[in-house]
Amino acid sequence: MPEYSSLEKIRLQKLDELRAEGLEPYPTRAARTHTSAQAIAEFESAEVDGREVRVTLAGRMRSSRPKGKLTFAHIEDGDGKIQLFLRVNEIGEARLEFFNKMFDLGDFIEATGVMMRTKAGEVSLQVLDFKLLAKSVTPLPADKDVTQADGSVIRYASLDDPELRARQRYADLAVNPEVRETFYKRAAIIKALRAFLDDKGFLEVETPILQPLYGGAAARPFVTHHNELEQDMYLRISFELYLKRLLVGNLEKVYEIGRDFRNEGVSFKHNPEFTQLEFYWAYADYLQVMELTEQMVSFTAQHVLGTMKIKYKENEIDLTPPWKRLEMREGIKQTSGIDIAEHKSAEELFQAIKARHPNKTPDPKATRGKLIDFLLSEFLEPTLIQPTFLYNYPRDISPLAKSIPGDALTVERFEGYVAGFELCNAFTELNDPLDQEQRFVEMGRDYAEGDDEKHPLDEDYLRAMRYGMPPNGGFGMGVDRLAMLLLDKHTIREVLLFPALRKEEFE
RNA sequence: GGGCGCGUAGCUCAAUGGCAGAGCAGUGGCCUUUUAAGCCAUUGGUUGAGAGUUCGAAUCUCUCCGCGCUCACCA
Repeated sequence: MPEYSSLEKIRLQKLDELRAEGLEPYPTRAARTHTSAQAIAEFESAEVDGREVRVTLAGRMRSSRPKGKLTFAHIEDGDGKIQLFLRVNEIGEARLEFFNKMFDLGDFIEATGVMMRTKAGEVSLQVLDFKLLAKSVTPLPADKDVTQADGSVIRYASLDDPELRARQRYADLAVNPEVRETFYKRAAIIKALRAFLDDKGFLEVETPILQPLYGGAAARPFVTHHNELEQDMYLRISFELYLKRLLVGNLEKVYEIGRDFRNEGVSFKHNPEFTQLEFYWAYADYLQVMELTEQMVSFTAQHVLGTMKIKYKENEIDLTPPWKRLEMREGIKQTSGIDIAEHKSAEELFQAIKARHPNKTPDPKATRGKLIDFLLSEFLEPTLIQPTFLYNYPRDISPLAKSIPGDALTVERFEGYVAGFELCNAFTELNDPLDQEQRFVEMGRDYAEGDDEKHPLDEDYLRAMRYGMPPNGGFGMGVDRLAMLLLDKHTIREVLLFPALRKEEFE
């Protein structure tokens, strides 16, 4: 049993009083005839010839201004707010007093009446009858904006503790309309991505989330257990290996939008479960994927925001294709002064970095791939504000990508960067089963050396590939990151309804 | 996991070793066209939890819990 606050006790008392009068505080059905926007639109067209517009509205009470024998109140529904106008003339003193006494901010109520316009000009509902639809026992965090004489707005008591907002997203949504807006737009983004890919002939598929082996990315997995099969299962860390099996099965263009799980740290851009988009496209290469990517992202921006020019933090960003293309080696050379091609071993590269940037030294035990990654994130990444495709990556950090013909050390891979962070990752997919097996073995060795985890070898994936996999381009993008970018949100929490938080203890 | 910071009324915040406060909301009252209105009165606290130092702790110390920032991890 919860410990009720004094405010809650008052509301519980009202619940008892309502029931004592034979009124049901949680009736089963509502009888709404119009939304607030519909009622206002209908009134505005009827107003011209003085027709009466009679409606029943339903919504949550957000404000109440009793003024003697009158009460003004606003209710909010899915379309917005609308004012209720209650007067003793229509409903009598007893009913008005009942309304003022028994109804609280946050209650869901229903009101029937005739649309009218107040002296101040606001289209309102002149209430003839009303009833409670659902009593709110816990007061919503009061959210009150007062506009000062100088035009500045003081916001009293809004809900803005980030923990409370995330933990009690229901209250956050109820009180902060801009949060609702964020999630409407997030849904629109995902819809636009689907529409784009469907239109290009991609087939949406669903592959296992519970997997006997995990793969397709380097991340620690969540482990669970299937009782009846008596085996451990993993929550997927990527879709890649399953989607590429489908290419073996002659499906030429497939995509999946779904949840990935990575048992890693949490940060402003990492949540343990996140939404991923991956597609695989037979007979295409990474250059074609690049073009499709810039089309898809700009299409989504245009669709959701009505423009390809967006703002992120202090930057104006133009997503209009074509995006800048920059060879990774060249970009690192320009920003760090180090040409990775001149330092072919980890040792040499480490010395070069140490010589050139003595106060920014990476881990001396890092592999060459990790050192390149260090240079990339330390020097190059922060400069990539306008959309940029970085392309041609070292083979040793890309075990699933295909080498450039004639250059065994470099693979056909690109990452899309916008606003200084990585948005997507794509490559011409490795489809040579023997080469793939070799890479898996190398990868297993890398992990065995230092890290607390080893990557399992996916024999079934290799078997699939041995049947023959068409050459293809593959793509992966964090949808939450895209949402952050398009909606100018600076933490992943702001675009997730229920971000991961530590378990809450209830008394 | 490491470092730094935060946790006070329903919400947002004051009080830095000396009587725990304000605004909003709540409660009671007045008000027939308000714009989350105004006026009068008023309730509300185990200061995240526990221990310690002190004549005295929201304040200083320690442990724990939760969150934030940051680093590490995350091809």
